[in-house]
Amino acid sequence: MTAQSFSRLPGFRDFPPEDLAFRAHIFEAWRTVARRYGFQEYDGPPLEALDLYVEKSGEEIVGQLYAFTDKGDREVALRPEMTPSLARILAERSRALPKPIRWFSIPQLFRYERQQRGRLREHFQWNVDIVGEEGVAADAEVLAVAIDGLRELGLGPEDFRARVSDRRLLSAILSSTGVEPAGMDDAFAAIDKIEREPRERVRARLAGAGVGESDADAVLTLFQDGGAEAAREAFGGREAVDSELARLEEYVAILGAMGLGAFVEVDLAIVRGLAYYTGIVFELFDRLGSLRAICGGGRYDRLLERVGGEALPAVGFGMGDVVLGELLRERGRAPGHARGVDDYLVVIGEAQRSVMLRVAHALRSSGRSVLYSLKDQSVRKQFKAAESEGAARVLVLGPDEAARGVLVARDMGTGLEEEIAITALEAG
RNA sequence: GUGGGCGUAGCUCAGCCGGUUAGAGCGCCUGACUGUGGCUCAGGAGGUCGGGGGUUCGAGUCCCCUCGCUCACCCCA
Repeated sequence: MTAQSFSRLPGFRDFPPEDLAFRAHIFEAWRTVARRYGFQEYDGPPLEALDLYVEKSGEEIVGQLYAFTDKGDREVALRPEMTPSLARILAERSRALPKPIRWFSIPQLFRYERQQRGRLREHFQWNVDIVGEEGVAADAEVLAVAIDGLRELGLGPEDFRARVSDRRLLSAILSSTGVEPAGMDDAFAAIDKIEREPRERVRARLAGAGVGESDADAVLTLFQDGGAEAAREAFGGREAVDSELARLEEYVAILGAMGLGAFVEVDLAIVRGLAYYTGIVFELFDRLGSLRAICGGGRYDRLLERVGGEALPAVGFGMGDVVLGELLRERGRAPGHARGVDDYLVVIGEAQRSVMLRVAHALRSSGRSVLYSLKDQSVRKQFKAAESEGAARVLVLGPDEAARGVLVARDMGTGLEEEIAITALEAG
């Protein structure tokens, strides 16, 4: 049991160099795209007051918090998502910031739940938010960032798609069928389950939420394969529905104008589990549908004021590294781990070591990565080490070379050798 | 939280009906080989067979418990 007690905690990952390189590759794409869209990076503490999440994130998240009481008797939780922290941070300083605020972050998030494919107890999530702009152009901008993040990693419309909807449109449709505001959450929950539960069961749930008998079938059909046109056919002309529909269509049109139309489809069954969403919501899925959602987001116009800040509209998304990593590996988009140094210095005879160290340090000072054997080894051994370290070039310093003030430089790719003056190397 | 499958070397795995000292390939280390890497050859290290208990003359193998991994459910960052 001794050895076991030092193993990794379930649901947590180690990142040996190859895995860290893969993670860094993903982060780099995320940062590149976020900056391309003019977003600034921020971060916050991994531990927050428990209250920040209770009743603001939704039941599911609160039930799976990594929460405990700290030594100062504070109820705290490891952050399960970034948006509440963002809201808290902005509550303190948003008034002084020019709007709209474009911020992004790559926090490590935690949830206490049983792990399975694509779900661990810890993951890194790219969060991108626009705060202070209520227009649909901001919603489109945010989804464009998410799509471009995946494109930057080599994925195209054949690999993934964005399913978009709008809670305001859902509300308009549902209230036109008799659902009262009090029953709206139940109705959303029923629609959220439409792909996973039998039709009759969903129908019963909808009826329980207040959907009138005459509309039940139309609602079910619409949400099972419903796009914008189907919604207009079934519920167009009803007050409020038309204007909500027009906004969603404008949203899709903006993305089309950006050239991203191939990625986007309206799917009214997308609801999102989090309690704070108020408008357009979206999720990104792999085309084969074998993986979980890669990314989810939407508009949350009430959250900032609910944590005591300025009443600012906001829209954003979160994209986790776990499912995305699986998709990239599945599609052969994971880069090979290229290790290697620029130079490996070989000495023939320890008498040459001090000169070699001087050269090595000069090369390192000039920015090159340099390795050499830390102990006396045969030339063969040193070459083998150079090989396994992935050195691009080997510099050989033996008694002959030292006497003449030169080094033999061997290109490890071509095997070609030439002499270089030590003074030339030291000059950089 | 519920149910199924799987745990043998760092990795991938073999191990017959329960039978002597648990194996292979790859990787790692050493040597052949202190003036040149990839190849070859020889040798070596590395295992409480996930852990505990039980049955048995005898358990990697059978039984029970437990831990871990994994898939599905619940749910979904």
